[in-house]
Amino acid sequence: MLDIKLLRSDIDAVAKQLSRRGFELDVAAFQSLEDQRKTLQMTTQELQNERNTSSKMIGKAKASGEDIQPLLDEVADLGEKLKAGEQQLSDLQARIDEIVSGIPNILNESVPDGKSEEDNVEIRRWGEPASFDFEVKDHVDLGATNGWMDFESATKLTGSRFVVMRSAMARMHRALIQFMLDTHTTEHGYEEVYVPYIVNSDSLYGTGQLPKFAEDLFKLEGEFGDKDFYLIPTAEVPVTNLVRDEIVDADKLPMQYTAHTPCFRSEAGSYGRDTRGLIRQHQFEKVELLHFVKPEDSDDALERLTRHAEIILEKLELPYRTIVLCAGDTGFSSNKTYDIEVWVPAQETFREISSCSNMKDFQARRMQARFRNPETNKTELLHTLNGSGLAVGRTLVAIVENYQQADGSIKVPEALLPYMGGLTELKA
RNA sequence: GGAGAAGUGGCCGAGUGGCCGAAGGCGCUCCCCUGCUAAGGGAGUAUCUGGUUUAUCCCGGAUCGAGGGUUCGAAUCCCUCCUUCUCCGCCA
Repeated sequence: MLDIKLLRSDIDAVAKQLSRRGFELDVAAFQSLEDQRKTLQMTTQELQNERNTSSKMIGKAKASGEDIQPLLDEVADLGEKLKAGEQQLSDLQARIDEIVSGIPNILNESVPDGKSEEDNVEIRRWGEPASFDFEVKDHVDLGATNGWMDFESATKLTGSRFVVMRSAMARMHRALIQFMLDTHTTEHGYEEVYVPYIVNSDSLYGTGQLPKFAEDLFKLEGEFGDKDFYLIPTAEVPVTNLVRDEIVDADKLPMQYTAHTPCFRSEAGSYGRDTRGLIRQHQFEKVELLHFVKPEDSDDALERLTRHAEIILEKLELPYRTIVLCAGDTGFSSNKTYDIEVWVPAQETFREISSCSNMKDFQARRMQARFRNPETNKTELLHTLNGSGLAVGRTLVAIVENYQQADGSIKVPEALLPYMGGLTELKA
């Protein structure tokens, strides 16, 4: 959520900024609602003030034994007027909130112009795609060996876009998770957290999945008190919400968290896309990286976080490139996003394996996630960042395809050897 | 799942209809005293938000787990929900 004060004071500049995204802000509508709000709020608060002072006088009069009836008569119709005013005001506030919460984040100056993913800009590349002296197979064909990746069984158990993994493949999948978590905790200074995979709607609102992106989520049926429950689409939701409604000590900053969770996405609207294999699943594992930092540190933090994700690929010796998303392709809550794309030999292309974003104070404002600035002794909003470090299923795809051998067996990357119990290759 | 108790500021804890955004204590910040340490004295110390300035100051509003209700007036009374604790049951 943007700062409503910014919208009040400098809406034209905001509108101009947002037009880079292709987002059209209805300035006139906002301003007319704001004008109404201002007058209505002032008159309502005046009425509240009147009621409060009258009530105090009644209290005093009663204490000193005076007749309070004249005072009561005075405020007789105040209650109704006040109630009506408060109702109108809260309706108006709700309409303004709806508009404001539908406005995407301001973009970083360094974000390139552009409309779609075509306009994203590659900023660096690492590694050389291996050349094969045999015809490469994709991970689905390779995964069919020994039933390593069993999509048919998953379809029977559940439906499309799920997978069953067996034996050495299941182990390598698990090894990847351990390897990523260990690297981030021991080499990059992250604290590991374990979090719920089911969250309430407040948490999803805090990170911005709700109200706009409900169709991407799996919602649980049943009665759970007065809140709706959802499966998490990413660890970003539970981990970022750790600081919701908190005022953290400045000396605890920056905070760096990593968490492994399954992620559940309904993938509504992506029918027909990536239907083959492991690329786009309803359930997948991800190791997530999160930073909570002071405002002045967030630009640097994004660079560091992105590097932490890249290093995983370098250790696994998987070629990748890093791109910065253009204005039109940058996500709703993000100020700036880097995507890391790994080389996928069978498709002869780079595929997204991590997305690292600086949300600035956009999520923090919604969540009231703050810290106390020791210099001013005032509370300020944190800046939040997150990125995948990495998506485990897609990393597995990259390993299977990049490390394939002529006979269909798969070499184990050196970095994973300590986690594979002596296994050096997945034998066909 | 059953029975009971409780949810108040950074923490502990008082407050059962008005003078309560809230006693007292701890913690923290600043000042004074002090050879060092320890102790002592004084002042300050919740959040969100409107108006005005837009750095303060000032004048308002809201918030005592959440949401409703009663009342001129609710931390306090009523209802619903959530959470925590104790006991019993069940259980990985």
